[in-house]
Amino acid sequence: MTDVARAAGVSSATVSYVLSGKRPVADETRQAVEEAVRRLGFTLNPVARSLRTGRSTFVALIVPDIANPFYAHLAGALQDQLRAHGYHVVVSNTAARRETEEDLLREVVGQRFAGVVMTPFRLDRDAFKDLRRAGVPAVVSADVEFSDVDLVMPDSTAAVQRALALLAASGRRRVGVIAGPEDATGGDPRLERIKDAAAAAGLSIPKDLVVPGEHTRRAGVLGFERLMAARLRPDAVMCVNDVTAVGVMDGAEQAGVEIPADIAVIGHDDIDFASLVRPRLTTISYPARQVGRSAARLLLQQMDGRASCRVERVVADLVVRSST
Amino acid sequence: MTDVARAAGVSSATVSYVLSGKRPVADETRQAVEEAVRRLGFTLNPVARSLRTGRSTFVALIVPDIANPFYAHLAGALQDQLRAHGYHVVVSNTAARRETEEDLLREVVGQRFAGVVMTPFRLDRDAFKDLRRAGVPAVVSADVEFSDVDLVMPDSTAAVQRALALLAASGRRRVGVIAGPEDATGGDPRLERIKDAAAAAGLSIPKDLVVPGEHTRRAGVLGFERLMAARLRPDAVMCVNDVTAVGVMDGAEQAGVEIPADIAVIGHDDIDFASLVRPRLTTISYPARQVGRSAARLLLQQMDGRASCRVERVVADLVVRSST
DNA sequence: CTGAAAGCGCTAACAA
DNA sequence: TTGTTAGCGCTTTCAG
Repeated sequence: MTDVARAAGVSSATVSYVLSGKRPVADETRQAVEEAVRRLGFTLNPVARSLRTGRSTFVALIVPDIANPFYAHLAGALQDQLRAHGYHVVVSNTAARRETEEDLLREVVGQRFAGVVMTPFRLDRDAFKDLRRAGVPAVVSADVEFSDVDLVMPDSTAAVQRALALLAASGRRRVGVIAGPEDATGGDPRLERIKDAAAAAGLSIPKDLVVPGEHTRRAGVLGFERLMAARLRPDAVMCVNDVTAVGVMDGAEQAGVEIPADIAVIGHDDIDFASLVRPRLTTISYPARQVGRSAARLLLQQMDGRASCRVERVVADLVVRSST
Repeated sequence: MTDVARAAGVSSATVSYVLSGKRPVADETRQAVEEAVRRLGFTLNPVARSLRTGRSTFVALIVPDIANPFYAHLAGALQDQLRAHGYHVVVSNTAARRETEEDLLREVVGQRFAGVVMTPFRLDRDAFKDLRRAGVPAVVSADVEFSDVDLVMPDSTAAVQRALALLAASGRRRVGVIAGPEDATGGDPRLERIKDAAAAAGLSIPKDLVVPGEHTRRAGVLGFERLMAARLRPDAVMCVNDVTAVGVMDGAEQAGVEIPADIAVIGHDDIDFASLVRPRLTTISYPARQVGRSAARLLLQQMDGRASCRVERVVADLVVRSST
């Protein structure tokens, strides 16, 4: 920048002001500076700027696994939104491991990120305290509330009720659930909603038909095997997400169990997969890109100084296909 | 850091050396510093360090669409590898638009990224010249060579030959291709390999059965419609990747065309989808995570100073399932 | 084994 | 309308 200043015959402050437009500059001077900038191919050094202003342009996105289509779409939408505001998205995977979650969150502070969007699984509810004390904007996308952060969560009560009502109406009686991990933060709200809706629909969910899992395809396969080993087998399965539902389908195929004849399967998220598998998966749609946009909005507001602790709900809805 | 120095009764230089281990420090001094660091909860400011050293810890990953499972897996693997070396991965989508590709590449230089991994589509072959002149390590993942960068590309000649031989052996005669865009940089090597292999297998690929597309699911649907409108319909389709192959399957279903009875379909990449759709997709596997690891290796070598222009090939292989 | 001090490139008072 | 200057927090000579 000193070079540009010299070349244009002005001070470096003036160059800075021309570039930022933060104070009026005489046309003539501006021209000279712009000319010099062009001639020298100068670009601002964002590192120096960050050091000076204390503001970074990097936002962390911390998710269990970016290869899960739900998070990949969320990441895409977040990136689209934030890029338009000059921010960059840094992606990290936790594999849903608590230690990794903690490490990465510490890193957000250590690296002076401008903000963070996270889907925590096993983090303490007040794990964001330090972060917020350090003044780092944060948004959580989860089914569970965490202290001191903005939240994006599904509004899925009605959809789950419709799902269970559908199962009841089609003559199903015993519903199994491939749930989330037992040690997840804040329990398992999706499971609770399912239980409530089942009760309302007059369906039973026996304890031994609720099997915990890691939100993975493999968890779906294993879960299905456990369901088949139950004293009384279920005639329907609700899955914590579509990836596990696909695992359940894998398991059913291996076991020669017919969907939906022998057993109905319902997923959650409506990722691309859902309409591709056969039978097509009935699922509770939870639009990942919209979640990403909401998270971006909340985060941008915080970064702009509105220090709120708000909750934004994204409506989930039942999509009926042929697995029920 | 000054605070820590004061608290420990040493100079800030000593604090720096304790933290970096770049020169021996008396045990007593070290203890005092570490104690002070702990008490004050001090962490190094990476921005200041970057400014001083001129080295950033951010690596850009520039891909058409992170929501495409291939790139999502690539991103996951890249992130895993680079994180172990203290780097962060910044993801950006180009939507395969040339202008966006150029913008993002300029930004890599402007933002002083430590390196870049990119899948370009419409970029000039020498678009990396500026970048390399600026000394930014770069790795391209593509089927095409670009000047002045390391490359990760598929070694798929044998696999494509096997694919076409398989089609010939199962009595197919007229092969259609859903190819890449016509204005892609360096033409369409996948198409060329298919043509060569078809000739070797004694199969014809009429000009009107080669339809260009954008590597998207939609391109698969549209491409299939065009193939069905041809004078003489194909009895097999090779697709530029699995996402388009899924689009072809969508199209076939809508048109009431049976796979594989009426037409065989072969994809490329072997993403998760491939084994999930029905019929299961025969495809040329190209392991995204391995591509990510290779890219990481090449990039790390460059960032360590080995200024090579190397090509690393990842072996692709035919996976035969039920769509052929 | 340790300290003093320069300086990375920028921004934002403050002064003119 | 413009310039001078301090300093963001760190690393790294150079000197002791």
